[in-house]
Amino acid sequence: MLELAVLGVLHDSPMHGYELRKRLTGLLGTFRACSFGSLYPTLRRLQRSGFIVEDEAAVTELPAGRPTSWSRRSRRVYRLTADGKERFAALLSDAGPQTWEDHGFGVHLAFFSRTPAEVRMRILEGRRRRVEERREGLRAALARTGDQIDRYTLELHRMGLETSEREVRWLNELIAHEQANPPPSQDD
Amino acid sequence: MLELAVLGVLHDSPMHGYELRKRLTGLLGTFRACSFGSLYPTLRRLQRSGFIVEDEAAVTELPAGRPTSWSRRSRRVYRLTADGKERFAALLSDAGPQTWEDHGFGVHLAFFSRTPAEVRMRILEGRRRRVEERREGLRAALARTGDQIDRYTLELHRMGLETSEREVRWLNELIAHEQANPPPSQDD
DNA sequence: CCTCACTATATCGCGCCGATACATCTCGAC
DNA sequence: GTCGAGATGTATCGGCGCGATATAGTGAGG
Repeated sequence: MLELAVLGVLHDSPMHGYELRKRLTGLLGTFRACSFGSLYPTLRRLQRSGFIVEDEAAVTELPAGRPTSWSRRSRRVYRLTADGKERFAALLSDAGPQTWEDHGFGVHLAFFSRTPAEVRMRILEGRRRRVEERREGLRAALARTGDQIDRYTLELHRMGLETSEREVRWLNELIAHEQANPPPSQDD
Repeated sequence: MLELAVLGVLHDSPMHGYELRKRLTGLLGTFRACSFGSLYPTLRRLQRSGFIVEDEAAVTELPAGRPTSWSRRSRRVYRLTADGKERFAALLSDAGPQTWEDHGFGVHLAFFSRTPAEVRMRILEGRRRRVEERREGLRAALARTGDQIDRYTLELHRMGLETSEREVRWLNELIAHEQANPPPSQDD
């Protein structure tokens, strides 16, 4: 998942780790910062696989307003390779179980405008199925226990149920919009 | 987090891993099964720490309707020790950053009726702060980008914002209810 | 009889996180 | 002017939880 996100952000412009992390943090509205402890290892992995390369040139190209010191490299700027772009496209269309989860779905949605229309449908429908399962599970739990359950669990289940219901409606709207719009082939 | 959940479920009655997992799955409405790959290592860890012990007696006490074979042990039944109960209480009141996250909050809420009232408040308020941060982040993102942002990200942000707002309201009700009810000391 | 699904335990590799460390640069306070 | 706080920037380590996988006994139905 992080791999997809990194490739996606790096697809737009070369960048160094620290900056990448800031972009990643805002992505999807996670607001929760992706940790360096996962980012740096991921970058190394991507580099070993040849999906990104360290861009020597970009290091010295500073904001151009800082001519003093600072050219002393301490930043590693990464750039996507051709293989990397291919990999990004492959990951975009690789919709597995992870994709239906909260996090995975959010990441995929962030790059949805670059995702083929038919894959978009697979993802939206998969997510809907996932949320519906959760909704049904909560309905069953609420029906089963009646009122002998403790107050807090009950509250939590009800909140979860409402949230699931709202998300299903939201997904239905997105899916309807997808169906109503440009044919399955080329798009934007 | 899993440690807390396991101790909590085991607190009620001794149980073997497989059964434990089923209970854990329903807990909080996660609906998502906790994997064996984390459950069994957790059990071993708890055992090494002396928080649970393997209950020899319970193995032969089968559903009592299966007298044929079956007494051949293949189930490991675990039981909480005194240390384990202590540990459970300690973890219940140990409200850190993890507690404000979706998953951690859900687990804590599942055992809320066994949580001291003042800790309950700390947890609810911490969660509220967390969700408010997310809400503000999304509001800022929506205000900042106006309409130049891509449709899907916009949709996701709006959905996230609504969800955050609803959860904050829900938390406010819970907190108000806490304040209105039995004094900070002993409770149920 | 054989297969399928369920019960039951266990391990391995890996992704991601939190904590931590360690430099350098910037800017405001004193 | 200088000194410390906070931002910038890279990196590693231990540990948790997950998915995949292996193994094997049991019960029901074809």
